[in-house]
Amino acid sequence: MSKINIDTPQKDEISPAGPTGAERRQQLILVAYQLIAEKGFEGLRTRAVAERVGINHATLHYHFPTKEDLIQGVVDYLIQQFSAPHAVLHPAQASSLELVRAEFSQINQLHQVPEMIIVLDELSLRALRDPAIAKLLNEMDKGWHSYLSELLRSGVRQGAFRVDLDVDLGAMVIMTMIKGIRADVIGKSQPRTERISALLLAQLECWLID
Amino acid sequence: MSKINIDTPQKDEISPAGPTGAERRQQLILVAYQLIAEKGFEGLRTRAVAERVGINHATLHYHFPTKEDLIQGVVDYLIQQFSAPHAVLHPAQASSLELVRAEFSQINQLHQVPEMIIVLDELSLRALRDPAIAKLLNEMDKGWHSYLSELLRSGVRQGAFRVDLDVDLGAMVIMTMIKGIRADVIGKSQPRTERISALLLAQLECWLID
Amino acid sequence: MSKINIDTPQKDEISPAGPTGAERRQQLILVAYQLIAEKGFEGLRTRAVAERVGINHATLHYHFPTKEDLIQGVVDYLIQQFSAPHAVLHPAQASSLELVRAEFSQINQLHQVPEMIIVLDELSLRALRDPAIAKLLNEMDKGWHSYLSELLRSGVRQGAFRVDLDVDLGAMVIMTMIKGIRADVIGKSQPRTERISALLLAQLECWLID
Amino acid sequence: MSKINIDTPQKDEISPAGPTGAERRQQLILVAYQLIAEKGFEGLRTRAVAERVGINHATLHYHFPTKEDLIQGVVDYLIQQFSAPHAVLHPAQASSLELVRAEFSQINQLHQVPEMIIVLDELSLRALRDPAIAKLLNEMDKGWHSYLSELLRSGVRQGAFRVDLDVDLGAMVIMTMIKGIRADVIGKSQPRTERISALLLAQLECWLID
DNA sequence: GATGAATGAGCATTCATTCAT
DNA sequence: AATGAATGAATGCTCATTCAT
Repeated sequence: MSKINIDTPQKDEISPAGPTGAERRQQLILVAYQLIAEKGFEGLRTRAVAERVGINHATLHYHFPTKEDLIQGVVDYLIQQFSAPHAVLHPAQASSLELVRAEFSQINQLHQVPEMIIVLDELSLRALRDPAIAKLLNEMDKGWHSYLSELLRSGVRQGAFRVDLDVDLGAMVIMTMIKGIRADVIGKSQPRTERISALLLAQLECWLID
Repeated sequence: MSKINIDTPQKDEISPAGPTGAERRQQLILVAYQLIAEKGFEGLRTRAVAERVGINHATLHYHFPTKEDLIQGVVDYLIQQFSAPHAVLHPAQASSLELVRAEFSQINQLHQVPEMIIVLDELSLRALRDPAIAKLLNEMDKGWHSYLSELLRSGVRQGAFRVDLDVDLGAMVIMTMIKGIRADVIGKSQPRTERISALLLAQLECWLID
Repeated sequence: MSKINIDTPQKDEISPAGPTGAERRQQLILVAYQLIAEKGFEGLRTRAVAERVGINHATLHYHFPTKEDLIQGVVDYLIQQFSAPHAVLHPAQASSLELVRAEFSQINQLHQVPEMIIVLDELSLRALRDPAIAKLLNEMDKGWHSYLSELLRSGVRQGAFRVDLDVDLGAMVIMTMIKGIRADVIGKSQPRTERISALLLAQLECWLID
Repeated sequence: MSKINIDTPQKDEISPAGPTGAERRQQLILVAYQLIAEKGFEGLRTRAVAERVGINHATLHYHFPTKEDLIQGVVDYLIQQFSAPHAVLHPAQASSLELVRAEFSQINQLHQVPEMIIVLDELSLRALRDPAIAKLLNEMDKGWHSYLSELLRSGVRQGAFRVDLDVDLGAMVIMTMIKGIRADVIGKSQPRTERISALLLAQLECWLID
């Protein structure tokens, strides 16, 4: 008890009454995120979000003036989630080939937490009608492509891949493969996914190397 | 009483006299299909469907008692659309390899009419919450898988593919590849799609043959 | 087959295709009557009437231009039903006291066919808002009152009842008693109704005689 | 901070500031009650209730999620109204005979406010199709019967009524009489009702005493 | 920050009625 | 007489948003 807690709940000790504004916002975003995964954008209700968080639905509009604002928060959160993995393994700490393989193995994690794919799919459809979301998803894809092509380029420099490798095309193919696998993750068994994933990776490596 | 031809088609040319019941139903399904592609299930309004067809929205409920019934009509239509291509080229009329390549080339057609992919994506998300749709999509996938594995098996018999080919895995990989390509068709240039498509096909053929 | 049928279906032989207009009208009235008893005026649907009769709902409007017309037919039918019993026993054929007792015993028949009471109750409530129905029900009550007061008057003449009997009041009291019993017929046991009925009749006779 | 009285009642007199939630609920129930009396359940519209109260019809659904909930409120209110009179005169404060007579005299009050009977009649018809309402009305009748039979029993003990009185049958007969009178209250003159009522009461008393 | 009450625009659905055939 | 198709006016209900407290 005497030990001072340096965690984020520090503020909670000053005002134990409730979470701070930023925390409440994050709480609402997380619940909205889950609800979108459960019911889709079609079934997302601001009232349901507020209720699950335990506040009045009018209060939600204090934190997020409009439903769109809340959705924007979810989008930001999702993009951050998708960008995170690439920050874990730095090119310096692993070989290019290992990093390519890591791309494919990430999908196995999605088997446990499929919400991410579901919400991303929902978002992809939204992007067709909402240019703002289209732009964000495009940037996300561009970032991913940059990362991958840089990875391949570095692999070429290291001699891991063949010298005449088209890194741009390679990055695109990797992305296409993973998107294809993602499209078949939900509702299917993990071994099945891994078999397909392994075969695609094998074909890719074959093409990367010679 | 005299031998005058009073067939209905004759009338149709002179005075349209309104479509038949089945025609109106098809009309409504097509408009609903387009509207889903435009606005998503989220934005599908029976009033909008009726308006675009040019009838009172109450009349729509004469043909389709509930919105779900209309959606079911759209689902049936879509499934029929997706099943049609495989009926065109029969295994007897083309080599196994050509048929595999045909699978990939079909995607280029989707560039012109992307509605099919959009509605299919919408449906895939719906399937997460609607078991009836999930079942239909699953059956569609199963049919596709059967067709492909049979194709590969026949190719093995013909000596086009290597003898120890895992036709089940092969079919799954083809499907995953195409799903991946599909996921990137909308909003992207056709040449880009073709480059990726060609590369994946090349890798696949490499694996199929030796 | 050679024997000519002189029954009402005579017409049916000429046009065996279906019932005559009057028959169809009567058919529709009977079904509407049953449906009102089942679902109330609130739940009466012209479509349901037509469907149960086995014709298209548009055809119903050929026989009864509006729903109100159909209801009017039901009202007429009900009034006729309620007026019928009094025509069976003629004053000449039975003593006044027997005829009074007959009034009470009619209720037992309603236990078997409670539709009549239900529809009458529905109609009574309708009468509050529909002057036309109010007028008809009023006339029905007036006819009943006339019949009863004439009955009592005749009983006084015959020496069956006391000379200073207020026949007008007597008729009203009989009607009130029977309406009270009617109000408790539905859903209750017949013996229970008979006990109450017998007691009220006994009290009435006591008052009629001395 | 100074000792200024800022109680809400003060404000209510100056600026009504809108009714409390419970008040608004009661307001809606009363208006619905009146509207049912005017137009019947058949003609009850949530929009009309809201409009007469002076609120948006969506607000009505804030207080009563469904129309059924509102109707339930009306039913509760009506039952409470019908149960109230018996709580006024306690057996200890009046003789048994006076209490029996009080039952009959209550009807005269209904002449001024016939809504109660109308809504009760509407409810009785609803009870035929709605078991929940049937149950409530049955309980109401049972309570009434209990009260009356206890009343008669007490009268027998006091020597006011004859010793061999069937209190159960007596209670049923009183109820039947009053239901009969009720059935004829609406649209008829009060003197007329009183004449019938007095005669029935006289016959009843005659039976109760010897 | 939070809440109860209110609002307007909209939604799928119902239903009596009409009309050309 | 009968029917399929169509229509307009409702009807109960939903939901994001607003606002005074």
